[in-house]
Parts: sequence; structure tokens; C-alpha cells
Amino acid sequence: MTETGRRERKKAATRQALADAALRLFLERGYDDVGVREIADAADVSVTTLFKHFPDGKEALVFDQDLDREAALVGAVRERPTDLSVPRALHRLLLDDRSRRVRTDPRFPDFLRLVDTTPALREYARRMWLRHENALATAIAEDAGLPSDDPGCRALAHFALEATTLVRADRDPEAALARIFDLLDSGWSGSTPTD
Amino acid sequence: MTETGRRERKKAATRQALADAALRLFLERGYDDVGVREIADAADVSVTTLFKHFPDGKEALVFDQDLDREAALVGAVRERPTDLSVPRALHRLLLDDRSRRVRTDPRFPDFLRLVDTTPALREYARRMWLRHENALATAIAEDAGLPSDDPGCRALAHFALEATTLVRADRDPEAALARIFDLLDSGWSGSTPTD
DNA sequence: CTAAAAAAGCGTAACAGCTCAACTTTCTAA
DNA sequence: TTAGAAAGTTGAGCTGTTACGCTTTTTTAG
Repeated sequence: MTETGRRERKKAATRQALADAALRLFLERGYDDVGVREIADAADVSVTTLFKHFPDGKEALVFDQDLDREAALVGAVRERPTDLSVPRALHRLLLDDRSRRVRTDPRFPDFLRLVDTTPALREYARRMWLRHENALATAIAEDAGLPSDDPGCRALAHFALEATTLVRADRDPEAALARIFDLLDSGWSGSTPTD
Repeated sequence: MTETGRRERKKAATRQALADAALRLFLERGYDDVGVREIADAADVSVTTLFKHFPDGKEALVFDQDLDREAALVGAVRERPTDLSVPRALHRLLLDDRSRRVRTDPRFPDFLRLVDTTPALREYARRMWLRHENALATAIAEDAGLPSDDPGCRALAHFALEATTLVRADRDPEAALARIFDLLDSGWSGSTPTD
């Protein structure tokens, strides 16, 4: 699975160098005050190469992770305990995920601050996060025995995902998140035929 | 109120010429294939002037209207009949608004198609629309007797506004919109202490 | 009526992010 | 060993957007 030729190692190294340089410079001087040329320079690489590694553009340099998040979301719906509603299962997942990350990655707070204070990055993060909307909606629909394109399921998926970004502005984000998921839970069980 | 000096008339004319040229060209050849220089040319105006009229950039050329939408939203909450919940009042407003626009503006369908098929424009429309989130949230909070920064109210406002953009992808958008507002209504009355 | 303030517009030059085309190096595998 | 894929390089160039300094038109005051 993990092909470990010299080639791929070098490629990964370059990519990492770029992401590291970018994050460091962004944290030092702010996202908007660091040009793409400078990042390439710092990683000792040409601008063209930078964009070969990050075709989504400058913003993508900051988000060098995020695999299997989608699997986690879908799993939270499918394998939830029987006494837990879909919205509550998602709520729990988000909480666990967040605390795990805080424990795992030492510079996670810095990273969060950077994203929160940079509109371009907030937007990008949201877009990436919402990519999972379809997969999540499908899982929910399947679970509820509804057609896979049911607008209610899509809406629930969408709102659940948006909740995290909605809450960022708030002081006491955890309380706000709980409030939002109360709303979603109550709406979901109230407007969906109990199977 | 409407100061009608020669100055302002000319200014408005130029602005209109720009917006018209832009919409025409975009519809003819697609948003991404029309440069800003070309639009300025078509309106017989310099690029600098174009950006003086539309400081928000290329996307703003397409959205030359939208005043008092916010007032309508806030009004729908404040002056709703007593037997209508907040979500239902908003739902009704959105429906009325849409049908009014279709009746009023002959090229509204073209406009919609353009926005729907152009990611940059979809994003921009969403941003503009969500600008009203705060005002709406405040109105809702006031109505419900909750603190003006209550996260539940903010969430309801946000979700209600997002509903319109969520529904765009769907076939039968009206049905989808109804479904979503059912969810919101049921969630709102279920998770909010009845005053 | 006229001078001056205010505002619209102009053209050039520049910078940002990003892409393209053509070429060189490095590694893989037949 | 050699052909070819993939990584990287260079350099030019496109697009949206802004700053700067200048001219012209309109408004307002004296």
C-alpha cells in the first residue's frame, strides 16, 4: 500500500517542507503578508513546483491533513448505539474529535487562531469540511430509510457540519454547539417519521 | 431624499452601463471567459473607474440591487401574525419574495442560471445574503425574549438564510424548502421555552 | 460670475495569485 | 541499459485589483 521508493519519499519531503515553511511564516507575520514566492523560496523550490504540490492554491498549504474524517462521520451515524439519535451521535463525534486533536497536536491552538483570524482560510476550511456533506447525507438517509437525495437529510448533514464553523465566533463554543444540536435533534425527531 | 443633480445622474448611468455590459457579456460567454478590462471597454470606461463603482470586485457587477432585504427579514419576524411561528413566517417571506421577483424581472431566470453555474458567484451571493444573519438573529432573540447573542437564535437565523442556497441544487426546490423549514420549525418550537 | 473645493474619470505601472510551455534531471522498470 | 514517467526548473504571461498622479466636470461659496 505505502509505496516507499526514494522518489515518493522525496516528494513527500518537499511537500512537507512547503507546508512547514508556510505555516511558520504565516504564524510569524500573518497570512496576507506572506507571498507565495517567498514560501517557495523558503522551501528552496520554484513557485511552479509549489503549485504542483498544492493545486488548490495558497490556502491549501495550511491544511496538510484531513483524511478519514469522512469515514468517521459516516461511521458515527451507522454504528451509533441504538439509544442515540443521529444528531446526538454527530454532536458527540465532534466533541471527541476536537478534544483528541487538542491532546495530540501541540500547535493545534496556534493553527486554530490562524484560521479563525484569516477570512480566506476560514472560507477554505468550510469548503473542505462541507465536502463531506453528500457522504454524510447519504448515510443519514440510509439509516432513516429515506431516499438518498432526501432534502431533509441533506439539510441535517449540512447544518451539522456548519455548526462547527458557526460556533467559532462565539465565546463558550461548547455551550453554543450543544444548543445548536439540541435544536437539530428536536427538529429531526419532530419532523421525521419514527421508523 | 433622491438628490437628482446632474452629477448623480451621470454616476448612476455609468454604474448601470457597467452592470448591464457585464451581465450581457457573462450570459453570452460565461463568467470566467469575460475579463474585467473587456467589461470596462464595453461600458466605455477605464478599469479604474469600474473598480470605483464596484469596490467589491468582479462578482459585485452581477448583484446590482438588494436593498431593504434586511428590513423585510426583520419585519417578517416582528410583524408576523400571532399564530405563525418564526420559522414559518420566514418560510412564507422567502416564497413570496421569490415569486415576486420572477414576476417583476423578465431576465431573472437567466440571472439565476448564471449564478447557479458559477462557483465564484454562488459564493458571493451566499456571503451577501448571510450579511443579514446578525440583524435577523437579533430580531429573533428579541421576539423570543432571549439575550441578543443567544447561539440558538443565531443558528436559526443562519440556517434559515442558508436554506435558500441549499435548495438550489435540488430538483423541486419548493418542496425541499418546505421540508427544511419543517425541520427548523419543529426544532425551534421543541428546543425553545414557549414564552 | 468666478474661484476653489469636490468628485468622477483616466492611464500607467505594479503586485498578487496562478498557469503554461519547453526543457532538464532523476528515478523506475522492461 | 535504455526508454519513459514523474519531479523539478525557468521564465514569460494572464487576471483581478490597487496606488499614484493627472485632467475634466460639476457643485458650491464668496
